Amino acid sequence: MGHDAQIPPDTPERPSLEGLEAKWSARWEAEGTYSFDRSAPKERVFAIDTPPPTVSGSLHIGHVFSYTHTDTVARYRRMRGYSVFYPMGWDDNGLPTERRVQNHFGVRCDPSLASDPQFRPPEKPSKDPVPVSRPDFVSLCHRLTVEDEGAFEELWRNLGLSVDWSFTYSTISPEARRTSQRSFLRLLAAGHAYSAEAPTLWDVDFQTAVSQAELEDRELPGAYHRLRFERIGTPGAVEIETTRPELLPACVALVAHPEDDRYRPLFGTEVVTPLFGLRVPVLAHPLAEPDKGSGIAMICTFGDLTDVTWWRELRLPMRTVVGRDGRLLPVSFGEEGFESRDPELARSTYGELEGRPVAAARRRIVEMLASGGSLVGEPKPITHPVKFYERGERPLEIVSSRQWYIRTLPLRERLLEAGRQLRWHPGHMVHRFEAWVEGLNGDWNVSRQRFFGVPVPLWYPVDADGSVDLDHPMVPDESRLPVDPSDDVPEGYSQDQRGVPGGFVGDPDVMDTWATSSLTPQIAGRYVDDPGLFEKVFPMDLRPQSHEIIRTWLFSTVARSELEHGCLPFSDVAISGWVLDPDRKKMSKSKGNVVTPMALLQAHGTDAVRYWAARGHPGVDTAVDEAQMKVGRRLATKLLNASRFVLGRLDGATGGTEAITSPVDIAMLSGLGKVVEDSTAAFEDFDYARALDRTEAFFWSFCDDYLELVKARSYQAADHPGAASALSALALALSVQQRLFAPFLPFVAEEVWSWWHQGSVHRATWPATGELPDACAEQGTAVLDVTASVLAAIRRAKTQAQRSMRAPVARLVVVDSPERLSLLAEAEGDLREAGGVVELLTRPGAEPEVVVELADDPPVD
RNA sequence: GGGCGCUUAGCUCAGUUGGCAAGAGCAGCUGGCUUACAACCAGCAGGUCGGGGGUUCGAGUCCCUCAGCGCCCA
Repeated sequence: MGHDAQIPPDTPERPSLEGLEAKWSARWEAEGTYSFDRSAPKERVFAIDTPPPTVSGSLHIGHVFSYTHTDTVARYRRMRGYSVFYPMGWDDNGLPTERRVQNHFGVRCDPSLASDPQFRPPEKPSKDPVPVSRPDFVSLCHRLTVEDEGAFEELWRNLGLSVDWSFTYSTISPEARRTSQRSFLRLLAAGHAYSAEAPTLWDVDFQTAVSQAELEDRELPGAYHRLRFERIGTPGAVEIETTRPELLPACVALVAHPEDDRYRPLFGTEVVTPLFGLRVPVLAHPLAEPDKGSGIAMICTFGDLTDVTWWRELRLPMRTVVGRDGRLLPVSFGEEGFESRDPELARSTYGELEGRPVAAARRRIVEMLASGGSLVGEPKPITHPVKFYERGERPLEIVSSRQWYIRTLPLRERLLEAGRQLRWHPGHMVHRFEAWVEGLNGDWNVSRQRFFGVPVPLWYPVDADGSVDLDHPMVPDESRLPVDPSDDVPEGYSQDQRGVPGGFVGDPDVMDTWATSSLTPQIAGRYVDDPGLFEKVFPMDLRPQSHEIIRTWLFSTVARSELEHGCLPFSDVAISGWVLDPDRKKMSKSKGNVVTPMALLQAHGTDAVRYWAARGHPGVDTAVDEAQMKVGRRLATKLLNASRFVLGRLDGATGGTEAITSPVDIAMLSGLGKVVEDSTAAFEDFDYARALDRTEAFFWSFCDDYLELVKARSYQAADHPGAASALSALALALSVQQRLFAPFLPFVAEEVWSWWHQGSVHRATWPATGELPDACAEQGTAVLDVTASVLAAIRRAKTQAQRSMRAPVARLVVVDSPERLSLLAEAEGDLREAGGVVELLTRPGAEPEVVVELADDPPVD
């Protein structure tokens, strides 16, 4: 690669870790050390689909952890000669940003308002949010994301991530909007996207639809209420149990299991809902659970997802009572759809409920049921899982609404196959993907009734009678993208036709955040704007991400790539674990145990924090551990000092591998060769932690044993063959180890490399066993193993005698097998020097033994 | 309810296809200023590898089972 050129060593007197971050960050930026070379042939490109962090979220140590993992791999690949495409992205589109803007400025978006050119946000956010128009709100979102992105970039630069900052993207940028809208329009044209009026998961606070992927179950207290339904045409009653009695006015049927003998005679008959007097049928469906409650349930439109299934499969009518704000809607009992046997009672009862939030309506209706005698016994308290939007605060409702969908359900088999073709690190994470795909129960709802996002790029004609024709959307030409249908006008129309009969209306919705971030390979690779670049980087090589977004980001990226390109978007997925707080608890804002990274980076140094992060194996949750950071800092210091020592011994050029003749030197390099092989294999498998472990273990024994053994020899005259061998071996071993550490400790590795090389260590060639003397392979490490064990015995004796390591050994007797003694003989000179051995006796024997006789104490003066 | 993972020294963790009389670092204890490093070095001590059963000449490593913890899905 031509970046390894050696120069005469120049080591500082007192090397230090202080200031290395600032010094080298600036140098790397100035010299374009990490710039992506797009002229490289495709097969030499290594492309990373970097996770764009949510910039409105907080910076926390988890970012440092997982991004360090990716960075070590990126650095390794670069040293292997790949042109590494490592962009950074910001996920700034979507609800989290809206929320942050609302709180930060004290505003709320009111899309009915017109834009105010004089608008300025309040100086200080007040308790009552100021309503602002959609354009003004969106512009505040843009303004704040720019600030937030600056803070993130600052952190990443402090971390020494080797990204090429010239490829930074954001998910709300014009380029991202163009990419996202073009992809949507192409899916629409191909029939993979459609709109439909259907039951929709709805967050009543955010007033938007959400998708299955954004759901989570939360355990909540509730109660089974046993309600009595009178039968029609025959005396008697049926008792059902429900946790949502307030939905009684929305009841459309009762349902029991077809095999349930208790209810089989009732199938096909009718019952009457208490209080409201609605006639509803008793039906059979296998999803009814005989063991649950009384074994017969009421079906409402809609209490939960099972209601939706029943409603669809049993072709039931819709009785909507819950509105999009989570309150009970006005309903006229006695009229069509709500025919009642007792309209007076129904109306007066419902009058008590109308306008109330569901929770309040529930309390009220229970009172009325009890006094009306329809509540059997007392409600039985239970705890049960309730569906929430993952960012929401109240249980989701299911409302009927018109939404845009991407057809993912028919893709199930292809996605499962894609999951099998992906290489997962660690492998067992594939199960999460499969469980998710197998559990899909509907197409992907991609429209959101929000403001800061990529607009759905469509308009609809308005008929002469003023009604909107949703079935014939008008699409923009791709050359116009990105468009905002609430500002822009469809082709052939003028602005004054907006909203008038014979004119048009824009689709008011934006797309789901994931509908855009599922296109990160296309956005980062500039699919739309720079097809030549995209051709070079796509499909990408690595998708690093955390496990909680397998069902969202990973799933959706694979699905979009399958639909758009018919291939995998990347070949390998590396799943990082979570960072736990120092007590091994999951970090969360609500617990207040979130650790922020800046203070740790400043206290311990970047290399030290990276060391801690890199020790976390792929997919394994890891606790914040400052003790490990201190170890990392010591390691960095050690590398500084060992480098200074070795380079201080070299004056002028060292010999090549042919000068390395001493068996001790060859044995050391043989061990290093094994480390190079292991470390390389580990990195090829994305196991950076194993690579670090091997390198670090070798380095400490290199310092403690090998350096001590050859120290004296290295001080001999340079033309002495023993000295020449030692110096050449030291130089080679140092070079290899500095490069092995470079992905983990980029700052100190660069510093020590710069003392004797032109060019960056991060552009140097990754070490290979071919650099080592040929003799390494056949000789092995045995000479050094035996010698180091005898040296350890000498040290033990000195320590036990409480003597200095310099204390001379008057006589050393080594009893061992003839084979081992002959290995020891190869290193005798080094051993004598390192141990201060005056007389060395060896004797073959079956029981190995080392006898150390120390010289007398020096006279005390 | 189904699935996945974890459980190895006081703490944090390595132990890749079964061969180990079980390793590292930290913390602890005892020593040592040794011309790279006292921001250092040397040494010591510490574990019936979660419990039980099985396969095998041999199991931390494979199989079964139980328990605890965590996560995913329903």
